[in-house]
Amino acid sequence: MESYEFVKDLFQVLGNPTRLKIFDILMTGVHCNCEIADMTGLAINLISHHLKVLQEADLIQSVRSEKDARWIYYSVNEETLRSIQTETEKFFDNNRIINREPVCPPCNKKTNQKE
Amino acid sequence: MESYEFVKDLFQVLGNPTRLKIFDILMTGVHCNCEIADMTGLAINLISHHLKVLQEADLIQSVRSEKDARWIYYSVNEETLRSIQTETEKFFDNNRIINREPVCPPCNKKTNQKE
DNA sequence: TGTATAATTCAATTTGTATTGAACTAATAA
DNA sequence: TTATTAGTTCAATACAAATTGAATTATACA
Repeated sequence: MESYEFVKDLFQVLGNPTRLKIFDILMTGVHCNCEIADMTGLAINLISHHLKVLQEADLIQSVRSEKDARWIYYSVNEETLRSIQTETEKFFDNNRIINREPVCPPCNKKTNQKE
Repeated sequence: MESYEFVKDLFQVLGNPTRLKIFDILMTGVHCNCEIADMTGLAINLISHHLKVLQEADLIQSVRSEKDARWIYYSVNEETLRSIQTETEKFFDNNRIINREPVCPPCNKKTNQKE
């Protein structure tokens, strides 16, 4: 099950509440650095740091504003969003759960002796 | 958006690769502590610790074996699994993304001056 | 009873990473 | 050409949580 690798990277990045909050804000549409600062009360350099981590994980993207190139607009990567949907669905699919009896190497000997 | 809270707790627990690996094993069916140890090569007490965290988050459950009550069987909580499916779907729903222009409090003044 | 096994709990240590503060870069505007 | 604003980068610190090892609990078996 290779969806484990995808989900592992995803959860590691979004497992941080601050980063998830920022991503949650971007899920509602394009925002700039200072908007996020205003909404969260976080230090601007801390936001920069987390945005970088999100961007390196391909979860978001950035463009400089046409109005004023000092401003940078951030938005979620919709292609990645589709992958998230399909991969998490695969990973948490309840059809993966099969009916079985635990057979651990050491315990197994004991069990067999019993029979 | 209250799915944020659900997803936050979920990702915080499964954001740890070791814990996610254990959960991934349980997604394939019931396993006992020593089976997980055999499959992962992790210390038995470390597995115990992570299983406890997973259980406290209602992600898994445990029962003592009827064959030998020293053995404890672990399995994923299928009710929680359904919640995970619906809440993550909500959270990552691309319909949440609305078309907007960033309007940060400080930048906004500048923008208005320009017009 | 006393010993072996399965698993947990506790305390100590290590490690990874979030956060903070200061310095730096890029673009605009007086 | 200097000052201002927006944002990033870097180094240092703080903190939370993972890991390790030793002690403890619970059950089984001889």
